Amino acid sequence: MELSDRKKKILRAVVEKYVETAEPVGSKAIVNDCGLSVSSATVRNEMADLESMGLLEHPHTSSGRVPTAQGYRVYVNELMEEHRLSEHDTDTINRALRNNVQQLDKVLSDAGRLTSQLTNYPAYALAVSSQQPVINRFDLIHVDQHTFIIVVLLNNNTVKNKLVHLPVNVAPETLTKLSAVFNANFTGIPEEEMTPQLIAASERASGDTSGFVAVIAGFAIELLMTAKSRETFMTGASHLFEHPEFRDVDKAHRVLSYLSDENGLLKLPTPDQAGGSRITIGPENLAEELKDSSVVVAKYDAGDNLQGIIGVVGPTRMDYSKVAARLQYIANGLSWLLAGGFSLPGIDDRDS
Amino acid sequence: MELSDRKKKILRAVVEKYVETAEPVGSKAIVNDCGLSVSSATVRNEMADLESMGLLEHPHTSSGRVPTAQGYRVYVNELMEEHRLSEHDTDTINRALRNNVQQLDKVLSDAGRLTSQLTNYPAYALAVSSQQPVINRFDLIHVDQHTFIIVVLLNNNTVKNKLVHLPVNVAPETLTKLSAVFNANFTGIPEEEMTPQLIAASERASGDTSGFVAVIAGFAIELLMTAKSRETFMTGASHLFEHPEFRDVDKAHRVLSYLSDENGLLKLPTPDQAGGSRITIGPENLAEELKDSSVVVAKYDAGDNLQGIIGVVGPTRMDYSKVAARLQYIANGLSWLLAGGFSLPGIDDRDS
DNA sequence: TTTAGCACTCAGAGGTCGTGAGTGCTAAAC
DNA sequence: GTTTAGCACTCACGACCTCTGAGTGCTAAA
Repeated sequence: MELSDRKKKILRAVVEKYVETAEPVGSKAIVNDCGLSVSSATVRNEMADLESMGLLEHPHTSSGRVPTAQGYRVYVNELMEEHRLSEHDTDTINRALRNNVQQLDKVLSDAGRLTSQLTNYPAYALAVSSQQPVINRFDLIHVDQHTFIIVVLLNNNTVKNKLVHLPVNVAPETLTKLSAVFNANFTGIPEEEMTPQLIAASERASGDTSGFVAVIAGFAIELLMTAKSRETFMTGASHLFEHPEFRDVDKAHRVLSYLSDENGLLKLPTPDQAGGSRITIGPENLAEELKDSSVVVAKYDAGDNLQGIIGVVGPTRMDYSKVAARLQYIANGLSWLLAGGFSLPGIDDRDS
Repeated sequence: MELSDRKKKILRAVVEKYVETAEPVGSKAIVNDCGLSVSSATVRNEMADLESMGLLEHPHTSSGRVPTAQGYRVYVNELMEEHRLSEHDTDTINRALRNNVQQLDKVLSDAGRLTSQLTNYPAYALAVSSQQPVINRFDLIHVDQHTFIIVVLLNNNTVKNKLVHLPVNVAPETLTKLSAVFNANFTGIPEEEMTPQLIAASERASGDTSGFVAVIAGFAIELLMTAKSRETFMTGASHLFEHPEFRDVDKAHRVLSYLSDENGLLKLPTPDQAGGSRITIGPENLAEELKDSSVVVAKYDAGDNLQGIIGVVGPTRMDYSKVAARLQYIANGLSWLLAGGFSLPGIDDRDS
């Protein structure tokens, strides 16, 4: 099914006009706007054709046309022009990213916030490890008689810590011994293998009778369990209401509840390769709750088996070109920040 | 202005019925419900009195009564019975808290999620340090040739870390020297005093020419800056829609935007003493956006100058008693978890 | 193949009307 | 003085109608 040039032009005009105004587009508006030198009647005929092809539809007999999901799909695949980011946009993004000297989860939630601000849609961000999380290394830092810090380096290059107070005395030598035992017994193994037996054996090995081993092992297990379930962030929910399709409270509620639920977020679309973005329109979404919303996602690469996704959710009437471009730029920036990671000056010095 | 017993009974009945049904309450309903042995006409007279006192109001002439903000206030101050938590509730809370072996920010966001689930309102959680944040201690952990971990202990007993890759070689001795310099020069001082001069001096002192000092100092500064601006979490936004007063999209939008903004959250009410809860009804709220919503907050104490607040936001028509009780229980649990902090088994063994 | 012309359709705004829950008031009863 | 029965009154809400105008589909001529 090949579209004539004129049909393409008209479909494109309908999509773009509708994205802009949120009102069904009539034949006259098309003629005025996109400088076709034909009459509205001709456009009407063409639109009727496009409708029978399933690319446009009528809310009711006497109103203008609106793109169908399939219409948007054709637009996205064939008609859409690549959006060039304005200097202002790239500046904002670069500045926001550069200021980020934080821990991974903070970086992620900040990236979500940034995305949401820049697109005016709710944004989500998540990190996905492609391999089973294990601990690479333990360090125990002595603080005072009753206090020490557990520092754990995971194989996905994130670091977790916990400050521990205990009612019993904590000697530096004890910590040295404990950390040796943990580095010997608890590194490189998944959470399931941290059995009570292993813990008991480690208690014997370190001569611990005060529950140190139990505390540290407990932290390790908890950590690996939550690392498995991935971290997700959702921000900018209230942006949903800026779009007329979400004036319907029930619809807004459905989508928001879905987005508020971590399990929902994890099921959202994922693009295949880093740097690319993926657009999922209306019923293409697997989730029932998103059947009349669209999702745009981009993937970033944080090196060392750690990848992540940032995405936005909005009405099908969305400026796909602009959103995808911004998302990609942010994702690339994140890849650069996290993977290269040489967090010295000048993220904006690279050529973009 | 002292209320007669009967008036109290009627006001209380109106509030409780209205909280339950969300519909204006008529005189007949009161008679049926709260077992007063008087006629509806008498109740009507009493209600007219209560209205002239400003405790009840009429949406329109021919509808039942609804409590005013002042009416709720009287109810909360004088008439409300203390809500006893069910065993199921306390169990849920204990279980959720006990499983928490995480870092502070994670604990907080989890507490918010829990609160929101248990109350069916959007919840917020924030940590407030009553003193200026400074760093108590630096540790640098050598990982490999190009990698080390910065671990920083703040005076509010939170620990922050960052994994650093650098293109230059990192010797363990260098890190030892650096950590000595940082512990000497950068501990106990606020962010403003970490001047370029100090950084330059530290570079000379440690003989650093590869930018290590700059990286670590950058992390320290960034850390203190964000510690100053406090951490805030908001969860459960979508619960708003479960309440009929937020069927109005614009109203929901206003409140949600307000809650999505960190600066807004920081301005929400705070209770004075830990363990207590505070209820702010409708126009008592300073924020224009919350003039017809209510806020219930509870404070918890994490020892060592660190305090925090959890709260929920909902319509003025709220089961204050239940919400306040749950919030307090969660806050107490958090205090226990964070302050005592001996995270050994059995948070639920204490008597509650 | 395109276009002018025209009848047709239908959402949405605005108006009218009936219904019923709940009131305020009055006058009688306690 | 307080309570109650009775009754007229009010007004939101839903059902129903009408008018309007934008935009269509179709037909017949260019």
